[in-house]
Amino acid sequence: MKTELDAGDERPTLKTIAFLTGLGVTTVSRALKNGPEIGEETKERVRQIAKQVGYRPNRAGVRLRTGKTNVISLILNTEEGSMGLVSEMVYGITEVLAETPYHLVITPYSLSDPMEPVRYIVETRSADGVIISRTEPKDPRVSYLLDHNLPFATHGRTDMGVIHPWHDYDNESYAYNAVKLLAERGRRRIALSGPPPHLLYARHTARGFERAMRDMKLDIFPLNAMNVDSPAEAIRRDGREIGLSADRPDGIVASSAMSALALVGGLEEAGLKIGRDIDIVTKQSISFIGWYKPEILTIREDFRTAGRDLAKSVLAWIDGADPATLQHLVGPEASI
Amino acid sequence: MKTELDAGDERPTLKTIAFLTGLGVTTVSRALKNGPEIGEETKERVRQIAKQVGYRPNRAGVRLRTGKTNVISLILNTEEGSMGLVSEMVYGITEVLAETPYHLVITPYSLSDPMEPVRYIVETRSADGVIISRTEPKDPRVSYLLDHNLPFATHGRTDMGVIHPWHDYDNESYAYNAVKLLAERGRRRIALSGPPPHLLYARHTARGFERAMRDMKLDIFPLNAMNVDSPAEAIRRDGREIGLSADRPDGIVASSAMSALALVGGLEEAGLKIGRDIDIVTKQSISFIGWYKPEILTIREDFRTAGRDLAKSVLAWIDGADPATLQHLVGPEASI
DNA sequence: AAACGTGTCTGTAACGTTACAGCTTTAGTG
DNA sequence: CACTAAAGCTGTAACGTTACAGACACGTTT
Repeated sequence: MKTELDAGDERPTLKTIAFLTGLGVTTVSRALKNGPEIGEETKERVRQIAKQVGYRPNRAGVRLRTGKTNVISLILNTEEGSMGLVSEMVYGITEVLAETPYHLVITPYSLSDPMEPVRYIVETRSADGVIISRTEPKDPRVSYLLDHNLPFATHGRTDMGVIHPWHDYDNESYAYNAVKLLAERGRRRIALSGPPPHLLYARHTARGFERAMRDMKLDIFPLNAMNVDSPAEAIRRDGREIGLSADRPDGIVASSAMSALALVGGLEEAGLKIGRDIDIVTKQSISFIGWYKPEILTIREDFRTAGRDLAKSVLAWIDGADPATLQHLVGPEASI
Repeated sequence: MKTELDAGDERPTLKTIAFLTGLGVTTVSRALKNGPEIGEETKERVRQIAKQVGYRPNRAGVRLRTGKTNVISLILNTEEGSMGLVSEMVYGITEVLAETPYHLVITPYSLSDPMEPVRYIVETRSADGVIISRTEPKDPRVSYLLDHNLPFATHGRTDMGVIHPWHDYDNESYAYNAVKLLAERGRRRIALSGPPPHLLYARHTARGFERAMRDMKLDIFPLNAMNVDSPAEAIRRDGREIGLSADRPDGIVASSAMSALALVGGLEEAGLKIGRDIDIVTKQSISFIGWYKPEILTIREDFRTAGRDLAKSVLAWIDGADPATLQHLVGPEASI
């Protein structure tokens, strides 16, 4: 035998509050939504009781009725690399969502079908917004989501002439500052070990690198084909070769902590001493290089801020903000 | 004007299929669940049509009606450390969930209130199962979840005389093998830089370490108070001191890649050469040490397998399996 | 005095699903 | 031939929420 008052184990619903206040269920609903057609005094009373019984709206009920899922989906590539990217970004996102009714759902995909998760989310309407990482210059997921009116934000920019929220690390500025750091240490023959060339930020990095080299009148030391996505063994081998060759750079700008470590591994194997014979600059998200090998110069890239930023942008878009205002380029200076 | 046939943009529901087959909604529901009271031929027909129209059950509908959320929640500490733990574990979990209707929701917490997320999940019944990391020997979350009959699995064991699914890396075996590795290289004075002593696996590690030292008749070199959770700078400083002192170990077993790197940093600063003057063994989850500094000896700890395992265990418990059968101790040998 | 607002509140229906209690139809039994 | 059992199917109600179309009381206007 179960009465309305028998709070017991049952979770309170609108009905519970309606019974407790003597009001109708509709009134309670409107009151908690602060609707204009409810008297101020009544609203206060309802809020009090709701608080007392620990009322929490039933997500399934809301979702079924309104279609609002209160879910943000983070789409992750399971082959993803950058050390700490996933954890830091996830933490950044949850930090923002914590103060909202939103939950974070992780939707993975393999490189074999990058469209699968977005299609799933759109077809089953299982999220109100989406965060995409590893953005491609022409990213089919972006057009698809735009076509289907699902708010999203990308980590990294696109190059397809469409407007959408994004957050990007200012790699041009990073490369520029990295070169400056090396120049300040008297380095003059500098090489760039950049990102995979098909990604847009490779272009940004190269631009910053080249501009700095011109500004400071240094010599670009060309590195063939090596990039940050190469297998670590290959990078290490490259480092070794560079170290052994007579004609070599005295400074290297790397685009990821992993590749920098592999490079350093190779260079040291060849007998070079970092900081004396050659200097290396790299980005890092979680600071571990500093207390391990302080000779490696680092500039910070903050993935947690990226996560926070992306989450805020998606939420803002969902709430009707203009996507054009939700684009953030964050430089190293902002997150040191 | 909207007819049932007007598939258009509308998502198909049971009603759609009912209309298309001429059956009742209930029948369709039962048919798709392969209920015994429906004729084989009808079931087949329903399945066909369902497939054709791309029917996917509405999660909110199911959840509202049955209470089943089809959600597994991963509870993460936002101050979490171990490099790659989060991403690898998340990938492992999603890999298993991908073949099920379950979604993965990330629920974060800060150390200031570890109970908050479990309480939230239980009170709002927002997940069918929970995965806990950073398990404490006496973990209040474990008792709470047991009390409230919510299936879960822990990463790491507990020591509270209760039965529940867990997955643990066999740190005893790790430490034993690590010592063996050092002994094979002729090292005789070996130190342990273990986990924070209040965690259970510190005990396991110590046990394996000590057993190996006895078995191989080696000298334990005591290290004061240093552990893996110390700030990296402190570990580095310790490494440096060890390196400078005349009376020092010739081998160290470390319990995390981070601490090993910091140690090596300090040792090298003191002028020691790894592999010649001293050997270090560490666990690593994502193999980056190997191609960076192969002189550091590594034994693999596979967080992706841990994730897979934990996910499978929670699902099994949800499906009524006996929790006592869902406890897995995974040794290094299993995941090399 | 009738009509009209206006400020509060209410009931009904619907979102998609499934448990449950029926309802036919057909075959089998005595 | 009546009676029962089984097989196969159906309708109703409910999960918790909110949009919508009222309803009622009161004061104000015409």
